[in-house]
Amino acid sequence: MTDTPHRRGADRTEAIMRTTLELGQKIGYARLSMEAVAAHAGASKQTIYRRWSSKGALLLDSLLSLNEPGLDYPDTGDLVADLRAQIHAAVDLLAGPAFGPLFKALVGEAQHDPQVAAALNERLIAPQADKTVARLKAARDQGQLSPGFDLALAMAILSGPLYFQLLITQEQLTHEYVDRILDALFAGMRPRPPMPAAQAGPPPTPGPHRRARG
Amino acid sequence: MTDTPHRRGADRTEAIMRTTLELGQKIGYARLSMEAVAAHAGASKQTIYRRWSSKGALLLDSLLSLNEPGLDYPDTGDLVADLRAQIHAAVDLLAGPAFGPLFKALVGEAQHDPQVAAALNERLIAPQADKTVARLKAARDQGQLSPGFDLALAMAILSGPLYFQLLITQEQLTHEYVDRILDALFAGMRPRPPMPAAQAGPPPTPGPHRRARG
Amino acid sequence: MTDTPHRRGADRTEAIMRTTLELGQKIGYARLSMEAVAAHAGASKQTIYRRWSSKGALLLDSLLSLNEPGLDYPDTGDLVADLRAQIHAAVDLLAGPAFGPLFKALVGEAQHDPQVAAALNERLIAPQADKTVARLKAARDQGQLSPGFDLALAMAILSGPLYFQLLITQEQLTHEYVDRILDALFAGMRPRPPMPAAQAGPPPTPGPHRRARG
Amino acid sequence: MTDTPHRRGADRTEAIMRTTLELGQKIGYARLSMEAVAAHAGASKQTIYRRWSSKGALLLDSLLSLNEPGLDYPDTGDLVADLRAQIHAAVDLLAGPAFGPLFKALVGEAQHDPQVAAALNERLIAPQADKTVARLKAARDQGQLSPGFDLALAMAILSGPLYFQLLITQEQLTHEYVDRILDALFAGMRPRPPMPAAQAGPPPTPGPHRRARG
DNA sequence: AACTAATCGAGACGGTACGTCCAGTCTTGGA
DNA sequence: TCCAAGACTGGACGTACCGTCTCGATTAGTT
Repeated sequence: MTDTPHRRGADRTEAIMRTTLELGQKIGYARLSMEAVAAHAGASKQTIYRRWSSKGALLLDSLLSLNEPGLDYPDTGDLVADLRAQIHAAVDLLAGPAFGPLFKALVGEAQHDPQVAAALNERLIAPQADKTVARLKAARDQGQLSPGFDLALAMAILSGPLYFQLLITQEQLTHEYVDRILDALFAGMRPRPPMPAAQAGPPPTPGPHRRARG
Repeated sequence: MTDTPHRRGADRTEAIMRTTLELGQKIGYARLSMEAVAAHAGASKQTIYRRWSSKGALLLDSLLSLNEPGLDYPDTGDLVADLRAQIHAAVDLLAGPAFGPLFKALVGEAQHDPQVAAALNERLIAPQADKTVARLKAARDQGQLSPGFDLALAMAILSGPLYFQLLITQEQLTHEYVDRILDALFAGMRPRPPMPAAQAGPPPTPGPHRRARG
Repeated sequence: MTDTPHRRGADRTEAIMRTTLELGQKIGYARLSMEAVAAHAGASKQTIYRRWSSKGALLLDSLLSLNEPGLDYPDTGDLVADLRAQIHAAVDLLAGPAFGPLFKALVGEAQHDPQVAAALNERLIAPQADKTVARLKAARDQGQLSPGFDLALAMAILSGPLYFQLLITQEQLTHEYVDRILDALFAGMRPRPPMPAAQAGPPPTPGPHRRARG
Repeated sequence: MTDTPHRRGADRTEAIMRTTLELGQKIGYARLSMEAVAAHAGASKQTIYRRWSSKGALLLDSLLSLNEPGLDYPDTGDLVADLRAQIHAAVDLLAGPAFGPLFKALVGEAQHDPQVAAALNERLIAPQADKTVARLKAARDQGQLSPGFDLALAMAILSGPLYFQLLITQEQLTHEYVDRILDALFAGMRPRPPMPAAQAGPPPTPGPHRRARG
């Protein structure tokens, strides 16, 4: 029988997360209450609290349920192209209509809930960062980057401006913006064995969307 | 008469903001309620709502009242040293015990309150960013940076990693971390007319605290 | 000059009472606040509190300002006809759209404000009752009522059922109801020198609207 | 298990009504707030509002909980004696220290809350009035009253003066006053086949407490 | 087939805070 | 000197959720 009024276990878990996403998208994740999720999911509050200790925990699980596979890095041999492809994909997700508001709400929760902050890092941020670091490491191993290159620092430098744009200035995150950052950074990051010296800022190397502003 | 029990206007404004800071520091800004601020400030809720439309607005004004003068940039002629000095100061503030938790709470609010987000940008982020941009512009005007150098982008690249550390990974923000970022970036940003060619990543030029990690 | 923005004394008093009546009629006397009266009258709250110590006091004065002359008794020699005429007039006022709601609100206030209760009695109830008593006394003096007739008691018996209808059952007060009460009462109250014996209840004497119900 | 900290339903209902009575008696029903009842009853406001939509509704239920059985009429065969007994009992209740202030407050509420007015009539006034009417009807059926006697009207005439005294003049309601009214009225109401003719007003027949005043 | 244990929805409960309204007092500045 | 305008504290309003807690009904997995 599949039409029993309330089924058990995983059934309920999934229904609650789906309701969280739908309702959050409709009314905003800030206005979303455990009460409302319970009512709309046809679940009791007890059932929700059995599984998630806070709204943040529920949001995080709901968000992760959207993106089980994660974003994978290509390795075409061209580091900059690979990073660009991956960051474009990440930006499409983070700044997209489904994921974006939820992610921002989650970061908001993380600012006053250490448990959410920790879980957010462990389950969403770190896995993605690890992939970037792995790709950079491959490049370093192949001599495309100097041996002393600080991979984690590079990752932070690549990611930071995006989060700044997303969380602080709250302007739209575009591929063009990503490209400008990559162009600016790789003038400095790239080793320059043959070339005389890469120009700083927007380097002469033509990026697809590069345009100076300052 | 100056000793009336409640003098008007500015008096109450200041008392409420002071209470917000004290109480927020004691119990945490997330647990801080308008109700509690009113009670501890000896003010009525009406008086608070007359001035601030939301907790976020109150937090922002309270935070700004801590830092009326703002941080000013030196201009010693040495761009990197000047940026380092200013960013150290900014980090001391942002990651310090008084300002830090409040600022994080405010960014949290900004994630679900567009008014707070806008005010945060206009009144806290932009003024500071403008100073960085001005210092960079002076350097560019003096030929220390290439003419096409994108000042706003550079500002985002300099700031981004710090906010990433503060808001996402929530690790401690140290001077040493700032130095590593500056070292890594300025290998690429700096124009290199005289120098042979700065190596990317952690450049060979010894920065004060540089240490590889990846 | 008559168009100064705020004139003094009696001017203000009258404006405030007029506003009380208008606003009370529009939104109901229960929902009427001192605040609203002040705002609509273009007066400050201070000015209102200077003249009236409570909403009840203001209501009472406003009500009395409607009815300065009061209701006067005719004395045509026919007691029952005179009482009927006067009570009809009183009922028209008390149950009318202008006076009625205000009077009911005032009685409501009187139930928890002894000052209002006292003022209501002294300034509204007693003066009217006195006229009824005076008319009854004239009748007694002329031998139309027995010498031991208790005038005040008769007044209470005549009035009581009307207030019961107005305040408790809240049904419509009609002339017909007044007549039925008078008919029933005067079968007992009237002395019967010549007649053999007046029938009790609805007496046989034809009243204009008499009709049995029980 | 019967000792759970808060058992359900009726428990809370009763505790809240008891608190309403106690607190109302102590501080006055006008000054009684839902807030205070909740606090003193150890209940949340929600719990109160779940059961009663307004202070008036709560007052009415609390009052009725004082008087579950109601007042019953004797039928000794002597109509006047029975009415007197019953009205004495009613007056003892209405003008007594427990019931009186509460009843007056309730009538006050009824003046601006039609729901309270309706409930007051249905649940308190009408049941009692019905008993009076029933007793009068028995008397009429036995020929003690004329066949055309209007029972409902008589009830209003009997009750009205008491409510007038209680609500308007706010003087003390005594058995003596009740007796004077009954004496005055029954001179007219009573059929007088055998008797010579009852005098109106205070009839010559000596009632137990009769005394002229006018 | 009946029993047991787990799980569910429903929703009552004490609480805390919300944002609003009004009471009654006080201050300021203009007429 | 009187006024309007309106700021101020304080208290209550009625509502929304929180997280905890019964309560029966339903279901699975034993016996």
